[in-house]
Amino acid sequence: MECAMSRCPAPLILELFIYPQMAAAGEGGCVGGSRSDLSVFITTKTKRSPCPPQTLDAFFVSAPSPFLGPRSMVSFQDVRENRSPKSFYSPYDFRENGDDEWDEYFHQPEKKRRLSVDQVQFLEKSFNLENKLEPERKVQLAKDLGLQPRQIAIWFQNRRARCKSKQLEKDFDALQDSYNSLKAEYDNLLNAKDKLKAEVNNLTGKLLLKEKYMGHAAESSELNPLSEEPPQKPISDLVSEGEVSKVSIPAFTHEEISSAKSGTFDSDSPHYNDGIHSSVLETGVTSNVFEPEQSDLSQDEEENFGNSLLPPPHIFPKLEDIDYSDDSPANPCNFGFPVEDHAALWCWSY
DNA sequence: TTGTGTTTTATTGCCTCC
DNA sequence: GGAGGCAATAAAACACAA
Repeated sequence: MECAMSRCPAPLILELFIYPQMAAAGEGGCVGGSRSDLSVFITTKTKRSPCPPQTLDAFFVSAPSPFLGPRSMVSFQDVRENRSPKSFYSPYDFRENGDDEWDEYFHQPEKKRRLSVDQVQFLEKSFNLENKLEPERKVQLAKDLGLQPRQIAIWFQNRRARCKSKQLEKDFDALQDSYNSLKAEYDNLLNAKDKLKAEVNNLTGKLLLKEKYMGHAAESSELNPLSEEPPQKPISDLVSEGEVSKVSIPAFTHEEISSAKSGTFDSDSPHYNDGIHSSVLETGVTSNVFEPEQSDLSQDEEENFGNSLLPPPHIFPKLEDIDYSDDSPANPCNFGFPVEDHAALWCWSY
């Protein structure tokens, strides 16, 4: 381990040896340990002396010895018990005591020494009052605690750094909590949105089926004027009256769907013998609505198809993509498709 | 006892303010 | 240009498990 004083360039050491009495002449033997203080005694042009400040500070405080490194710390206990440290004395005193002491003090390993619990408590109290350190306060604290003013300054600096990082941790935690709650809220809204979207799609599918069904019913009644089927409400009315979900939906066989694929319904189908479907479902669409007898759909497609009664998603445009500025704006159910192309909706592109 | 992680003390370089 | 603050970092001191 390097000796504290050995870090000082020789000329500086010599200068320090010349001026120690000036340092001792400071008020109460303590003129503070700031870097500016050094400039009073040391003719150095650099802002920071290459000599460790703790070594230099030692000259400004009435410590037993400026050369003791860690020994220069006066215990807080000593201060409280009014055991005043010995007044400053120069390196020459060591010379007088012989080379052994000289060597001992100059080659003393420089060790950090933690402040005592009392010292730290005292500093904490002071820090809580004011976390910035004015020069006068620094000197006073140094006196009270028997430390170098620079040590006080360093302690406050490190304490401010700790305080700041703790505050950052707190802020981070608060932000994280805030983020988590917002995310949970967002997820809930997303779920609600998905449910609503599914509901809209479901109703849309029912509407289209109903429209298809009614179209064929009208065709049948034209062919069969004796039909006594009462006139149907327009779908738009059903929509506005909220009755869509109550609309009777015909169940189509897969063959019918297949024929729809090709653009024609088989009016000879047994389900259409009188223009009205023989098996009408009331509300709700079950998975057997499109019960295929022989499916050419993949299993997944069948499941999706059967469960939702909806054409595959790529058939229906997304609601937000629908262009209502169509030629027939009165009919919001065509979703931007030309009316004559409705049949094409059923042209699954498998 | 030793290795390892954390805390504390201290240094260094840069920056801002006066 | 000096004083002092701050961030980054080094290194000693300390705590603790294996």
